[in-house]
Amino acid sequence: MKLVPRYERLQLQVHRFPTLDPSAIETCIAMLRLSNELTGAYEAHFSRHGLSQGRFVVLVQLFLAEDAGGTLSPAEIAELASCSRATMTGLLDTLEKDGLVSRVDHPEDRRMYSVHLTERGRELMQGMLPDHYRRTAALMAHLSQDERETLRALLAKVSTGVPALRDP
Amino acid sequence: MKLVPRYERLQLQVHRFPTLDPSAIETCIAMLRLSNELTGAYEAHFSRHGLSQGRFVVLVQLFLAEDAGGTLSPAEIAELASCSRATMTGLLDTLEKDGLVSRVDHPEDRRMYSVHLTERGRELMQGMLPDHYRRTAALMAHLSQDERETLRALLAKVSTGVPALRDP
DNA sequence: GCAAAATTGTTAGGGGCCTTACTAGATGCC
DNA sequence: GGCATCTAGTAAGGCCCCTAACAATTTTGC
Repeated sequence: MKLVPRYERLQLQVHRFPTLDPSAIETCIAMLRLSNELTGAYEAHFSRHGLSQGRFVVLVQLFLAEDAGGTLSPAEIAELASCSRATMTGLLDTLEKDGLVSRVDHPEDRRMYSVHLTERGRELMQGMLPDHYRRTAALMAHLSQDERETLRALLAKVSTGVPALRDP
Repeated sequence: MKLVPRYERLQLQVHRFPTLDPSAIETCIAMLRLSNELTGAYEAHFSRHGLSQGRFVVLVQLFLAEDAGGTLSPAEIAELASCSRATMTGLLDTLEKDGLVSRVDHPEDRRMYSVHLTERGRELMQGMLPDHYRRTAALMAHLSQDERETLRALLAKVSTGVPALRDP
């Protein structure tokens, strides 16, 4: 979603459309724009390791689950990654083909299996996570702890307006 | 990009990865999550009018240009919409097929043409924009003018960190 | 003038993610 | 036990956007 209109010209329409709230649009566009920049930057970073956003989230969730001594089913990963089970099948297919994860049959329920990091997948995560975390820290380096909290609070406030944007 | 990891489990890794900055990640995830909500809500809204984000941006830019008494080439729309010229070709193909825009040959330069709203396209915009603007106003209704300004300032501050996220 | 360079829009092919519809297996209700 | 129902994962197809290579045309530089 890179398609965000420029703001300048909107001023032309203020008199024609009484429902137009310039500061609302300006703020909304600022969020969408930043989110595009962010997504693009993360994508560039991930692609240097042969990953996409989706592939990374799968691997990092497996890495975290492993740390916690557990294992995950496709449906659980899909839930953790906020995507559909069908999308997860596709992600796991290519991750397995690339030798980063393996599918292990469930001993009792033959519909299910669990997903495991391979040694290669584990090494990829261990190798890239320090850099990944460092980059995210750098992204926020210009904001104090107070500013980060304020930002989160304001984002949460915007979030309460989303139903009004979506609903009727 | 709906794939954003849950935050809780990250706490497990703080001791293993010295570069991990929990409040940076938490704030970043909050932004990406909200942006997903926002994008999804806008998509739902647009699809009720037979549009997507991209299709809408094209039409609204043409509508604005018309208001300003001008006309746009595909390359100019692509620039305004922040997408590639190739993507614009595809968007214009389907918009033309749906009778919402028309292509008009450039009188002097035979490589180029300009894009115009059809009557039907213009009516679609006039019909949906009041609702569209009203929804965006509703999204931000819970934030005061001061809060909106603060939010934009903080987003701008985050934006200065993006190169550090992307670069080397 | 005229070949080289630059520019416009298009085509071809691919990646990522989605939704819908399906298959195989487990579970529950009589 | 047997049939309806639910669930897990998959397959197929679509949308949106990208890059790279291309044809047609204009501009530039000798």
